[in-house]
Amino acid sequence: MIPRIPVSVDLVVLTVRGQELCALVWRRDQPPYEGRWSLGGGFIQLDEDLPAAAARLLAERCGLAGAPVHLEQLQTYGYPDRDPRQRVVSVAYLGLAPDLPASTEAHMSWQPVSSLTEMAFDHRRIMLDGVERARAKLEYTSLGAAFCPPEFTVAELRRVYEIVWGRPLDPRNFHRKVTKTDGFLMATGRTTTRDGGRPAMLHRRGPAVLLHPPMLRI
Amino acid sequence: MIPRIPVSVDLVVLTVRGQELCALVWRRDQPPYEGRWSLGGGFIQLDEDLPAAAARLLAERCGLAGAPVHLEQLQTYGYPDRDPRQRVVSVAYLGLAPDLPASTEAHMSWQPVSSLTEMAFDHRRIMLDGVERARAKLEYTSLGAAFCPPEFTVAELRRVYEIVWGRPLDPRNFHRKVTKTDGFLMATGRTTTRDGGRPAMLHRRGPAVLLHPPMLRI
DNA sequence: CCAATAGTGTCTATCAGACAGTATGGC
DNA sequence: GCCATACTGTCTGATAGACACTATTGG
Repeated sequence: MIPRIPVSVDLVVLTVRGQELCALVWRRDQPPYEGRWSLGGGFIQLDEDLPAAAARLLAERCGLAGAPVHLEQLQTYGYPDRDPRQRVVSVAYLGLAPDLPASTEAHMSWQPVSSLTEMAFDHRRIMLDGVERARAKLEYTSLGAAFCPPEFTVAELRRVYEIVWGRPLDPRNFHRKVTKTDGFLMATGRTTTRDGGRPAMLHRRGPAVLLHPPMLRI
Repeated sequence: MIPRIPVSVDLVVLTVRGQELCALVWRRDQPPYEGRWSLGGGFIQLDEDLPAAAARLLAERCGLAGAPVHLEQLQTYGYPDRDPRQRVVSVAYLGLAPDLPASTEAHMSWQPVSSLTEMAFDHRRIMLDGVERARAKLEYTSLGAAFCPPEFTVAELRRVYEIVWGRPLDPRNFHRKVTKTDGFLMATGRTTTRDGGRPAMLHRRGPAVLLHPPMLRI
């Protein structure tokens, strides 16, 4: 007899807000783990693909319908007692989002990753796996721009890297790397003074996905 | 109502045999896809962790009990009609094995990856994802040694890289890279002449897992 | 001695890291 | 003019790629 198991999708949605890497989390109002933060998620439907379920839950549960969120599968978690009520296999998805307007949902909020030391279920482990994936992907892809608004400056992109990696980067070397990597950035021709000082050139994400050679954290 | 779905584990077990990268596959003897090659796998039990299921199926279905196979989770595949009989969510695991003695199972064999153009279900896609993961991991980890016997020479390790990446590598530069990367190789002090010519030093896998900086394919 | 393979050394181009100076806006 | 930030250029050390020679076995 083939065991049938509820399959859920859990979402690790990250963004850079202020000077912190933040995750989108829910405050649980029921046992188990009442009062703790949890990841957004839900069960997949019988006729639903996994990426479709992730996109649906991002819209329904996280209120991010239509938002420009990069979504990719993270990992699947399935040890038997991870949910005390019943066995659940969870396919975690990682979402990288620009700094979106705060949600209206009362139980939902962006919390700094560093403050999420106690979470429901194994969600802290899942979240940390997502953070590590994001940190690694910034090394060899142009995915850092997923944390930026549609048009952004090189300095804004650099601050994303600095916050995700937790260490300062040399502005000159960073500028050289991202502007000389073909297809990373597309100049719009416009400038902005929103950060003060000399106007900075605005860029969009270029077509490049992979960085050769990579930009290493250390 | 929460849908319950059968969850399976599919195994992409790779090895380097002769001059080819090979995968461990089964010839299906029943519809659907009768006569086609498929990956080994099976359904997870209700009280079983995912890595435990992968290890059990590697032993039961692939006859590799106790074999020194590196196992890691690959990805989860779940679109609704991937199995025409019923919906199944499959957690794929990637296994990297040294060149083991051929199995006694009639329906099971090592087949060159390049020859597996038609497979059952979406197994070709899963296998190709595993191959790409293996190729990428050789760049920034010391995992190439998982394809080698417990004691191996630098030239044997280089041939693994050449076959997995499908391109020749400069023996001198490769030798410099792997011997100067701290913790990649541990000299045993013994030598072998199994490849002919001057005796080659035998090494074991060292404690290093990550390569900094990585060894790039191009 | 010869064949076959192992191991080592050098040169060079490229790139990352460290670092200082100029440019351009708002006030 | 002053301040804040953007942008550019140089030097240097590390590393990968290209390449030729010596070393050690079996036959």
